[in-house]
Amino acid sequence: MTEKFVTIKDIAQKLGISISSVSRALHNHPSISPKTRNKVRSMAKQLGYIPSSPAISFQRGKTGTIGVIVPKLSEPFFATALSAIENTATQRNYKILFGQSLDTEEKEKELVESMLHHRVEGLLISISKKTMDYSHLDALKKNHLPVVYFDCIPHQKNIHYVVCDLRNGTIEAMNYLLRKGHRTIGLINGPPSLFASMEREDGYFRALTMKRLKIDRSLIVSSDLSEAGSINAIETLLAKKKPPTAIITFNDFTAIYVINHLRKTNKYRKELEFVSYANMPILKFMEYGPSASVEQFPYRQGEKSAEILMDLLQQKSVKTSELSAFYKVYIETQLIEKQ
Amino acid sequence: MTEKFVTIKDIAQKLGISISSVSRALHNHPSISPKTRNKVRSMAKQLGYIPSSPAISFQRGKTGTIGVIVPKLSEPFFATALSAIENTATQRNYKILFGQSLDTEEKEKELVESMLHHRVEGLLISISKKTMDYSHLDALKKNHLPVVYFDCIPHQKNIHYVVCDLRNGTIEAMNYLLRKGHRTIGLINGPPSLFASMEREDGYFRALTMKRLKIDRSLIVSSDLSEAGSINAIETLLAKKKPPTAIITFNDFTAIYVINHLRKTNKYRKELEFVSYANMPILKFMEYGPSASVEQFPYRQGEKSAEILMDLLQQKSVKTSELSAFYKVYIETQLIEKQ
DNA sequence: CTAAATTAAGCAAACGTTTGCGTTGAAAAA
DNA sequence: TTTTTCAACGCAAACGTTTGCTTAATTTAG
Repeated sequence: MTEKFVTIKDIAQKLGISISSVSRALHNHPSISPKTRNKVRSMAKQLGYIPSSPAISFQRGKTGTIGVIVPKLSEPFFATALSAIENTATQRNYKILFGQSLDTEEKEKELVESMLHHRVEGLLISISKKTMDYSHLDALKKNHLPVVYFDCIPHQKNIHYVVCDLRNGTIEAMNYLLRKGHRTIGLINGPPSLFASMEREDGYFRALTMKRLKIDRSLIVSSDLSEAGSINAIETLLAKKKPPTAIITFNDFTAIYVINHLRKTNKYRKELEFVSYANMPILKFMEYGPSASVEQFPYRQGEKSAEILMDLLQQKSVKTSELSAFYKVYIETQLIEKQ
Repeated sequence: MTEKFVTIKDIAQKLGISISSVSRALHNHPSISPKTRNKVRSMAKQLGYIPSSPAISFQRGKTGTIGVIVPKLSEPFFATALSAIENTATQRNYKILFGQSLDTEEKEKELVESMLHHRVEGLLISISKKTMDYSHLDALKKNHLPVVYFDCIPHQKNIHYVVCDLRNGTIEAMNYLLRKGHRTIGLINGPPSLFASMEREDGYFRALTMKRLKIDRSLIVSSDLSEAGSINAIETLLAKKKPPTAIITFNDFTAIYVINHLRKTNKYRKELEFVSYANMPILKFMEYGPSASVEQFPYRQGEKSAEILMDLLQQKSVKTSELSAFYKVYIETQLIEKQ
């Protein structure tokens, strides 16, 4: 019936010494004699003492936890990123309080608030695609809570963030296709509101501009990233008088949806080449898939954001306080060609 | 410079009332007049008051958090399960403290200890494949902490757990192959120490026994689940004088590794049929893959374990205390055939 | 008009730990 | 011997909140 947890008070009582001595003994404080220290330690073990983090957090005003908010953990990108974050944070003795916004602004707000309640010392957020109102994020600034955004970042100045350099990644993808002789390249992009879509589009234009090729805006179509939406997009592209000979798709799944659709409707041609983003490990085992994919290194992104947050936390405790600058990290992508 | 958080004490001072009145006002306690309640509420809003969960947790002895420990979040199964757990827990106003053991016993022990420190009210664990010593898990019992194991469960009596009914799933898979006329069926299993391996083997035997077919133990080979290990396994099977005409593999990736290898070495034959486990969504887009896969419903597993834990927490607070029984839930699998 | 009941609020303890400062006794210095 | 130092430990406050009990003021009953 160990219904209640053992406290240092219990230890002190058993040993007939003060609780402060117990506390100090457990922390190897110099002003405690080795003899009592050992007595305390063995008694603590014997009674099964487990320090109470809530009490310690409360008394020291530090919880030793950071919050992580992502849209959906079932997306492999976020799973891998969170995995990296947990590894990094654990190394520095921070614990992770985790929540997913399910891509809704409402849940995101609730989560932010809840994290604030829990007094996380810092926050790592990949914001919901539907978040338009940033008031809950501003609240974080008011409370001087270090926040690092990653992957999906708000459209704001003066924030720390880690993102993939999708613009360069797209340029790389374009150059790959251009090198292979393609001159009419389609882009099945995501929802226009997404930062990630804008970056892709930007890279797309830049690549063409750099090669002094002319730009046909109708070669860019937007998909909601569902299977049906992707099929719509490809049909639009192929219905053009001069259809593309190569297509860049928003992610691996889009490419696969599209290719599968073409094969089922007998419109598949080997010459139509695809390049996508994400580079899922299984890709290299697929007979009909994109011929290259832009690796975004989700692990590195998670790791880097966590490291930055750890830095900020340290700075804060060292009281360098006044914001030196804002971290704006672009993780370089890598175009992975099949085989 | 809101360097410090606003407390109810600050509100009380500003309003010239006692902190207890502020506390009660914020909780709609009946013995506070509507007038002061409103004054308190608006002052709280004005000052940007954010209740301190650490303080509340400390004072009430309840943290409102549950711990979740999984081997590796980058495995899609666990990512989906954790996603479900978070959804379920959030609905009941519990927060998630998350950690991964990376399949090492040492980290698992550290995590359990850390969760204990943090006074999580309950724990959801999928144990590391390398965990042999259960002393840290026994410690949880001593502290009367409700624990629900899922997927990877320790070999112990008197625990709550949720697992996939892999035995029946395997029987289903076997029947599928037997119906299609196969009589020599191989099984590329995982490490023998795994509960999941034992269940598969058991189902394999049962299916044959039920049909009164004779058993050839050499048709079962074990793989470490790496690509190389899987290739080894298939070579062993195919080197037999009477090689199998169908093979069940531990998971989708094993099947894909193997099929890929056969194709590259020109040993691939269409007649050699594969059935695997996990049913990754991308499977249905693969030209060369298993013809069926055992869906394990990771979301349901996570959800169910979380629900059980919530039940246990409620029981505990209602003081039904004395363990009524142990939850032993088997989630039924479903054989998903391609197309 | 007094006594009892009710309303609205305040006081203070408790939760477990840390930590600055004070106290004691003994050893070292004078 | 007296004073000083120092080692070893205790006291008590503080962290933010909740809550049982008390108190004061007001209303109602008798």
